[in-house]
Amino acid sequence: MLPGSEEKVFTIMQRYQDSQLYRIRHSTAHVMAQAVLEKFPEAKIAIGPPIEDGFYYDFDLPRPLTEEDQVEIEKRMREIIREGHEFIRREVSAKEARALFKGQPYKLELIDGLERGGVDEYGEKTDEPVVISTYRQDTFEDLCRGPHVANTREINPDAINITFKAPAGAYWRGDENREMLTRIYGTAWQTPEQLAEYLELLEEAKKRDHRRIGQEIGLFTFSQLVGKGLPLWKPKGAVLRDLLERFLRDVQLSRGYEPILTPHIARVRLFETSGHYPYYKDSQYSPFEVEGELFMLKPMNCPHHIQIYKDELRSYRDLPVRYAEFGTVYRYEKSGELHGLTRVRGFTQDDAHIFCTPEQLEEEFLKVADLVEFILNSVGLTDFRARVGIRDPESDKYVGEDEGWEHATQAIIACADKRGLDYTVEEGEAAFYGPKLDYIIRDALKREWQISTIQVDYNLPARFELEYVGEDNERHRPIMIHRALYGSMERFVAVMIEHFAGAFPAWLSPVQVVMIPVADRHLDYAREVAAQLRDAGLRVEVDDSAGRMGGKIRSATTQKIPWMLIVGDRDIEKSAVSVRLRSGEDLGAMHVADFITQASHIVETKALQLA
RNA sequence: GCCACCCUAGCUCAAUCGGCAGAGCAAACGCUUCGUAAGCGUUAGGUUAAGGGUUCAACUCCCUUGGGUGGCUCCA
Repeated sequence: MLPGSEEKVFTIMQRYQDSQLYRIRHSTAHVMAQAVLEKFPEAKIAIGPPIEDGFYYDFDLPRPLTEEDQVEIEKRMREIIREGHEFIRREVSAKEARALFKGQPYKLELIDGLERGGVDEYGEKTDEPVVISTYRQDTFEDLCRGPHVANTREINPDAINITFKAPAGAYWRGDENREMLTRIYGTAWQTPEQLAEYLELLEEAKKRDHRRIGQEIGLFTFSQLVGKGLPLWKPKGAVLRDLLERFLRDVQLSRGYEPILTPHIARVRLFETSGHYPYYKDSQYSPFEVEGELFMLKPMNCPHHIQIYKDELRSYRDLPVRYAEFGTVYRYEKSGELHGLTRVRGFTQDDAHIFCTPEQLEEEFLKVADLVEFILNSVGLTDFRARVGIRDPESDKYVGEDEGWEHATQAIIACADKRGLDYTVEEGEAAFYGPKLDYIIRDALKREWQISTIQVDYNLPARFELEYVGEDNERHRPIMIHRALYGSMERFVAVMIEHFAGAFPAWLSPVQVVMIPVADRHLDYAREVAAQLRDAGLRVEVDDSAGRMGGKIRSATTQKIPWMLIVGDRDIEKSAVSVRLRSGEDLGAMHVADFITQASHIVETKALQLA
């Protein structure tokens, strides 16, 4: 049932695991563990695998780790590496292993697992019979499957770093009910240049952090009094969000969607019927009582939308029905999980639900996929891949009959194939009511963000007993497609900020043009031109502050305003403006009318470039 | 929620060992009127997140609470 793309992911992982870089990182993790144990002989060691971009090792340490400790450990690691120790593998019996790791409770637990079989030293399931092996370099011997480099000399001591990231807490075996260990992250590369490049990328990501840029250009803020995870949109942020919403609203209208509006709360019974309440109780806010009846904040919009569908008897001639709403939902996220605009407690989804017949399913799904790709391309997120999320066969957090799941999964895969999408299939990524197709974009720094989602649902129509009257005059059950393109407006804006580093395409810039007079006597002309631009539909501000021209240019540049129009005597004479872009490019003087034509064209075509 | 760290003016940050809370930007006011990334000056701005404790003395040490950061867990 799984198509070839799963194999593709597997091969990428396999290629990494077979690589020299993987062995270097795995070996550096061992070297780090040795250095840590030398410093803290009473430390307990857990596991230390390579990860994307580096490695980590988890320890149970006698005290919190300081920056100085990290510097010291890193220094010692370089010494160990330079000493040129061989990595020596040996296979041991469970009994020998237990003797070897006496006093290391985490290792002993791992050995138990290995002996029982079926689980490797990282707790991952494996079908192969497990051989217990160890690797030793210098004084340090670790329970490990490998592979490693032959000698520490293969590690470049100037291409490793463990101080770039603060030590972090991590649960033993990823279980929040178990011990909290100290995780030290490290990164290791083959050359110092690669390390420098990686560290620069982290710097760049920091500079693009939407929380920082959002503050700098005045898009949003948070208030202690309002509460954590509840963003407040300032005027410029609200303009940006409104532009995105308006664009999508217009496109949806032209593609047969009908806008609806629903309230933010509902009776708990609604979510008991939908199945949200029992399944996701932990991530919902406590119900509150109103006149003896329990209500709650809505964690999803679908049940509300379904009630509108149910308000009328539907004929097959009415279908598909496509209801769209920018619906605000509230979900309880643990305080430590909150993060800027990307993880919040109240957010607005560009939600829509399509009710269709089984015969219409494929066509409707493909139409949504087309819409998704049109929107992503329009906003400049042109690098994306897709993921088919299916049930985790081990988990019981799903509702409904196998048959519906099977149909839905097959329909999604058929559509993805038909569209020629580059996709992977991943278990456990389904919604609780159905499988889905997610679009994952890659931003300017090649980081991935899950944005759009299309979900096929046989379950909620059954739970709510949805019907339509078919050609045969019999009652039939419609299928629902849930979809969101931006996903959540909050998260989407965050992604846009980081992707464009705050320098949005002109059509999305909260302020598109700033008028900068050379001297105060040019202010009247600046205001006149501003009025003309405003009439032409451009968002323009006049910088009438006390500073000098240079300062105003600097200020507009840091605010990432696309066009600066500098006006002085020379421009007034010719009814012109001198155009400077936020990139610093000087386009020289042009007639006001010409600027309006050019700028309007760039805005209307949603061009990514300003010239 | 858990582990670690942090919170000083609107913003970004100083303040040696526990000994008089300070700067830049922004703001207000004044001077300057200037052609492509910061003109000059003056003023104002603080219960050092809040509360408690130790001390002759707390921004500094301890505790509680709130908020933030990096991770973990979670993310329908």
